Amino acid sequence: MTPETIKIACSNCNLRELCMPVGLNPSELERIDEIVATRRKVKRRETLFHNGERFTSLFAIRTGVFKTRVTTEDGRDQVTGFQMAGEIIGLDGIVNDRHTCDAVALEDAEVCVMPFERIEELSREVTALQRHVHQIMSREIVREHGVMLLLGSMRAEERLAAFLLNLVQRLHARGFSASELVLRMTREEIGSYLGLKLETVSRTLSKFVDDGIAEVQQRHVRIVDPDALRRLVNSPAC
Amino acid sequence: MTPETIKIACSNCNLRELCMPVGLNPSELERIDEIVATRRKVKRRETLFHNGERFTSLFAIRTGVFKTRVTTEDGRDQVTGFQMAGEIIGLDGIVNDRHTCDAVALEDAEVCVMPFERIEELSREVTALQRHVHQIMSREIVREHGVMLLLGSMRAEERLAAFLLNLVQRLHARGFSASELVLRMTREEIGSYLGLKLETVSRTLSKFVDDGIAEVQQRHVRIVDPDALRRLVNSPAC
DNA sequence: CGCCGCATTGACGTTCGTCAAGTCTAGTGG
DNA sequence: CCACTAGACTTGACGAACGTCAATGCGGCG
Repeated sequence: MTPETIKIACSNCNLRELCMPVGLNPSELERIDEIVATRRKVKRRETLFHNGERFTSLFAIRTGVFKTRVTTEDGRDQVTGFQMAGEIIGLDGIVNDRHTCDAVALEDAEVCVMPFERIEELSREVTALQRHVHQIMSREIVREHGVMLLLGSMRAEERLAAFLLNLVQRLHARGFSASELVLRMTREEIGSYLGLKLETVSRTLSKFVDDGIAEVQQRHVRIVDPDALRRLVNSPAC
Repeated sequence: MTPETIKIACSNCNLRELCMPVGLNPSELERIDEIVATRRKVKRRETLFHNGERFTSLFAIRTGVFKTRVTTEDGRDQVTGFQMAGEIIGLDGIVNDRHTCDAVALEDAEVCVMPFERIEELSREVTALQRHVHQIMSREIVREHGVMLLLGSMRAEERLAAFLLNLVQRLHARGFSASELVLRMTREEIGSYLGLKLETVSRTLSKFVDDGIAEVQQRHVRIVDPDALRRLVNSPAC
């Protein structure tokens, strides 16, 4: 509730190439540092922002994993994504000046707070930043197209295979193993994201184990046969 | 194949308030006119752009309805949206300089071609335009969140109810009837968008007719009891 | 040590997909 | 002008995939 705030610079942040544009000259780099107003720590299960809250800033994740979810009046909710280090959240708030989803930390996390007014100001002057902002938003749109494809036309096995491949690929890009991962989310949260019930997620994971595709111990997953997963994702639904 | 091109101005376009920012001063308005390079006509079933094509421009729809769709290697495809007058398409292309989906005209259509470089240039100078571009992209992200909720947690009836309400609301905002509409897409296209098979779409429409919620004659739909549709969308899935 | 949340597994039910037959409509050509 | 055709739509019977409900297991934390 009382966010710890520390003033720090992007220019020597090791996540810079993940969340900031590359190829800036020194004077531009200096200006970029102005973007991050503060940092903020978020504890497991706490929300970074929630539906209806006034939008002021985008957030760059430094550590930890978040989920975003939308909710209907009658209490159903849908996980719309899982975000990790270097990724930007809060884009949903721009259009109406209010957030339209919740962002919940799945483990203790820390984010950089980037006031959107400052981003807009600076991106009028630094074209690389302007381009970068556009790309981040476009990337999110393309990602969601992929999720729509998954939800609209894949069966449970394919959905879970795509999910695991995507997760492990993003972790690998951050220096983690290309075959092992620790799920930061529950079966229910995975199910919500994939449009499945938690029992179906559990059963499908068990099937992967039976088929020798993966090893699963609670939240620890080892992908034994990544090609089999890839084949699942790309094969006609038969 | 040979796009007709005509040079025309936004400043006196009757769709301006739909696709351009409001509250510009005269000199800004004049500059905005520079954005639209040309117009382009697209015949029914022809594509405005397609997956893999180099991205250069966004398109503002003047007349006609489009669908956008993504495709997998094995030939499955998913309709990701239906777009109509005043809406902007092509945002998916920004991130990788290539389009990642196809845009197909469902009826003869005309669009304004807006070279993205020009948009970026101008939005560095006209802050209302910068803000507008951000809002358009954010709005698309929020829309897709809604589709994910629909695909991930609604049953067939709810999906179709939400779809019809959304369509009629957008048409109403454009001066058409609030209760009658002509579907420009086939049952199969609706099904693809909603993650259903065409038979299910057809059956569910028939059920709406039986229940006195709507009248359906091929592509002509009259919503008799919009509240019943709203109740369907917002009711717990029981 | 015991509790609680999370996960697994089984039995059964529902919804939607599949397959197939048949209808309607608009467009085409004689 | 009308017969013909192709594509879109409807409807039924059946089956598969996934959801629901319930019992049980497991592990981490106080």
